[in-house]
Amino acid sequence: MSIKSKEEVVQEFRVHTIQDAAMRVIARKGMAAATMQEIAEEAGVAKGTIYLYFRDRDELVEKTFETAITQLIARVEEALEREATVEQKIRAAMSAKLTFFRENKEFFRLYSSLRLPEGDAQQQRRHKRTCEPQYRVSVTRFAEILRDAMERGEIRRFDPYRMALFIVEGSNAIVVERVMEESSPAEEADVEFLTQVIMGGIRP
Amino acid sequence: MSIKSKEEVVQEFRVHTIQDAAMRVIARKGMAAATMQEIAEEAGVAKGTIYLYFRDRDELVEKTFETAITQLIARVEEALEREATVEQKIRAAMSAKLTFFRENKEFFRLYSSLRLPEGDAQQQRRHKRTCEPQYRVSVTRFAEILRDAMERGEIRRFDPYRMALFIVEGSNAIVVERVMEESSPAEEADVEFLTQVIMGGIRP
DNA sequence: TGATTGACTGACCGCTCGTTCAGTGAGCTG
DNA sequence: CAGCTCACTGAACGAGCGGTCAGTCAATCA
Repeated sequence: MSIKSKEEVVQEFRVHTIQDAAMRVIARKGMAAATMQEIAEEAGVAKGTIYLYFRDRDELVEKTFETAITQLIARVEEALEREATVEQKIRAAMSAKLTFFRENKEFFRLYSSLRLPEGDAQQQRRHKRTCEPQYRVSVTRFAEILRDAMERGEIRRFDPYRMALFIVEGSNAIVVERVMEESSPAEEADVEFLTQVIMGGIRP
Repeated sequence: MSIKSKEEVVQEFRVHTIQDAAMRVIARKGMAAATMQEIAEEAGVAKGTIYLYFRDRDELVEKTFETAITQLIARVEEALEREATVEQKIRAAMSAKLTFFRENKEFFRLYSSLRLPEGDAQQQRRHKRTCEPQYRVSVTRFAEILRDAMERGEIRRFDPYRMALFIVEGSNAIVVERVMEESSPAEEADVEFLTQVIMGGIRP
């Protein structure tokens, strides 16, 4: 509950502007082709200015990713806690995810790019310390929900982590489709589709 | 059934060697960080030699991808045709996929990297003409299987393409896990897991 | 066996990119 | 209002990339 100085506010605004620009450029060009020059132009600042707020390109990408995924995790977490049964939890989580990516279409490209590490051994180690854990956290959290439900006999017994992986990546595919399509079916329709398939499979 | 001249055999061998090297380097460093220099070293040839067999880097990547994914599609297709019921088809397809990626661990990185296009507009158009269709073909093919089964009342009615996407990407997640893990559960266990979840969902 | 070929090589080139830093000027200070 | 501060700028730099091509030499030819 601290009062922010004017400098801090300006600083936060700049950081946010630059991260936002980075996200849009990465969404447009892809991770590898997004240059500092273009990010700077998109943000309306000079290239050098970015280096006042971020040590290097990797840190900019990393922080941008963290800011966004933290929001995503928070939204899903909130949805999970709000509901009681597994089916309700899954429906709410799927809904939260689809809503988040509708409001943050640009984030998806970054989210996808960081799932597999790139570059030399050093970069891969850095990636392992920062981005990967965030992603794993969300899967692991989901796996916990499933494990609890299994113990309560609410759902069938499977390896909960594998189950979580399957569901998270499967629903990501639907998110990709929605981000790419120019017009998608109603959000509730896809939420219902995902919930039905996850819960009951394809058997009639 | 044509007889290959010695030159053709040598040519094919070189092409294969270089593609193989490209796949290994991409698996190690990732798509963006894989350089022509390193691919050349891995193949045991000079950098210039690669340009005798491939117009440029993009063509090398593209052809390497095509060679591998054609094999994957053929194997899955064979599995699909061999079986009669949807459940059998799915089990066989999953088994074929897991086996293929066990035998071609290095391919997975390339396979994942090419799903979302990179670079400027021109590169993205090129990507759309070559890699994406191959990927879509495999999903669409699977969607057809599902549509047929729906019409025969074998499975529930959903949007078949979305269903196919969900299953393909969900099972990809398991493949990633198996490629990354140093020791995975038996292949049949994961095949059974996938088949059960896809067919019956998680409800008890 | 001397001449010819052409697959192969790797030093080199042009270019792009991330990163730096001397310079600028708006705004605060005393 | 003179002087100072410091966030900001963008030209310049160096590293590293994809792509080129003059030169090499083993295999073939006549």
